[in-house]
Amino acid sequence: MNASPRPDDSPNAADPKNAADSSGGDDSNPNPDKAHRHFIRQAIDSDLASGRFDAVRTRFPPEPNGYLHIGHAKSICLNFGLAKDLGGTCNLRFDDTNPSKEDTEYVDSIQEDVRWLGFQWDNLHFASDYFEQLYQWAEKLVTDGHAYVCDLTAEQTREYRGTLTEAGRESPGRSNTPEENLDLLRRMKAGEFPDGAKTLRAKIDMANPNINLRDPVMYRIAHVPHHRTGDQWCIYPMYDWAHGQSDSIEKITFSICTLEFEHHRPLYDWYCDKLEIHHPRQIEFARLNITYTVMSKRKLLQLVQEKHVSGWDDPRMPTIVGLRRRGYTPESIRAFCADIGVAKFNSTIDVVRLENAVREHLNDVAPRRMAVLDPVKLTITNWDEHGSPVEMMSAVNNPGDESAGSREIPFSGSLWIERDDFKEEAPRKFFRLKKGGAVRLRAGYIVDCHDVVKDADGNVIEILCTYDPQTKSGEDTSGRKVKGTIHWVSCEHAAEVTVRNYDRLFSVENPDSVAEGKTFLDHLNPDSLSTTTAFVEPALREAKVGDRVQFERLGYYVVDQDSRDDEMVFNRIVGLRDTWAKIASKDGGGQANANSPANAKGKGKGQANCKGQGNGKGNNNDKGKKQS
RNA sequence: UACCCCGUGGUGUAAUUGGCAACACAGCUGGUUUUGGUCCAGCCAUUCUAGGUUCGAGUCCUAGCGGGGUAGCCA
Repeated sequence: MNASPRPDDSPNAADPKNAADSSGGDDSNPNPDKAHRHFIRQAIDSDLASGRFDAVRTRFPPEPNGYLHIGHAKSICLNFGLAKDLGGTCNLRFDDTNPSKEDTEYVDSIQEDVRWLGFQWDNLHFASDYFEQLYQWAEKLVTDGHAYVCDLTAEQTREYRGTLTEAGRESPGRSNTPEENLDLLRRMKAGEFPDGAKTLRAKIDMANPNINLRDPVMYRIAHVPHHRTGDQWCIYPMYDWAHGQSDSIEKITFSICTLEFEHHRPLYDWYCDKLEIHHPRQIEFARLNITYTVMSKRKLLQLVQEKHVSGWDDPRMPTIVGLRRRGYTPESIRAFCADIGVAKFNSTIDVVRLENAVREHLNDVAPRRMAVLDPVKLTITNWDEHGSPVEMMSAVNNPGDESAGSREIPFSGSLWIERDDFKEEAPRKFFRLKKGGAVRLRAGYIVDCHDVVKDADGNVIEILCTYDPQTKSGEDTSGRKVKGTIHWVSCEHAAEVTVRNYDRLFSVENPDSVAEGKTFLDHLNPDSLSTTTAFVEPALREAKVGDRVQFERLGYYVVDQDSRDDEMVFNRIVGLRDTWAKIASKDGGGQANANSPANAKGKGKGQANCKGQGNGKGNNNDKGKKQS
């Protein structure tokens, strides 16, 4: 039951008030007693207080059959976080009991993802390391009359199991003697039988209303090489037979998993009881669902295999590698996981909370830069008066953080500005540039627009302005006030880069909710990626892969790994909050900028209304996919 | 229609375990601002329903309603 004696020198270790709460790394919580303790934390505190356990040992147990996603991040933060907060340990264990689906590719990526998220496991284990011990225990169960070898085919097994409303029937093998079963089991192990010919089953209760207890299969025969044990084994343990026992071997105290395993708990307990081994407590929580995405490994795999995305690390994927490439920071993902809480209620988190988490972090740390995604030329017709063709302007890197310093940006008489930022005839509340109006060029001068040049089709191709020499940013002696400030880049000095503006992968809140004959793929958002060429300020030439910046007034961007010296690629991580888009779409039916090709801030589709469809609470059609 | 779990603002999570329903996000108002960003202030709930216990119920009891899960030799 317990692994080590209770530390007498810390009598209050189990007292909630004394347990250090270092979640998020702040020990400065002004009122630790008030800190929220989710139900798992409460259960742990209670078990520690009662002496049921004397330490916190958790584990994160992924199956290496796919890439980790944001749902796993919730579990990782929970398991590693609990261990950290309570001075315990957390192992990384690969649940590699089904060699036909698993691969070392996933073993490697999972470790990388856990580390990237900022966690370090105490021990690295594989369920396959325990195969011999598991087998010895199986022989013990057989000898004790608690398990038997069954000859039923897979189909027969299903028939014999009964249904949700009817009891099952007993397998003929149930009446074998322990001696017969032992002999059969050894021959199974020795490879005497073909795949599927026999199984080892626990002898429990074919009439139990909990189907998991109707003589569950412990071993199946599969002559399949294992990525770690090679061809050493031809029988492989089932999840229920491997998982709890692996927990027990590692002296795990709290085996935290997702809700689908709730009705496996009686079986988990049964094995530990019959074996009389260290008995961890299994506690289940609700897995994470997020709007506008899917979370099942099967569906993510399908998206990859059918090339709806560029790979597991496509920036639109909810995978950890995808989020990383998208530009999300580990800090923001951890903050998100802390923010959403832990409970048993099957909920769906609004994706804006994830977006908000990364915005919040990047607002603090991302240096500001100027970039024009949908350019139109602005010419300063009186620039001659300035005397020199180029003037270096100083711009702060982060208005909220003085220590971030400033940089120099070349200003000239020929600039690119955002097409959205100009209108010949502007609506009442439009306070950017209009004909006859004035606007401040960020970190530059105030300009007055006096004319425009159009092409044959009537499109504005050049905006003609005069600048006001008295209004230089930081040295303004004019006393003029203008409502708008817009960003710009000097034509001559601009760097040309590729920008990938990512939007949500799906166009509906719950892609899993589909009409007859449709699949989640029918909900793919056709506009989830728009690529454009943009002009950016020269300072950006020095940005390295992985660097994150804020394109002022647009959003946060990261330098993608596809970048080369002669062609940089920026991924949009998330747009800035866009109050103007709201105003514009409210009065005037979105005339302001809803149809800009660059659609720099992702306004418009899908974003505005997260209510209405879907019935709100917990609708998740995905059947039991493990994520803990 | 078997068994298990869950129902607190638009969305999530709390409520000192029976004592003034709180926090965050979203939304709406307004303010500051050389980013329509950030920041600041304000507004936004008959705790699924009906009974019951109690001085007092989101919390306990009963019934109902609603949602989710479970019939792999997957995890």
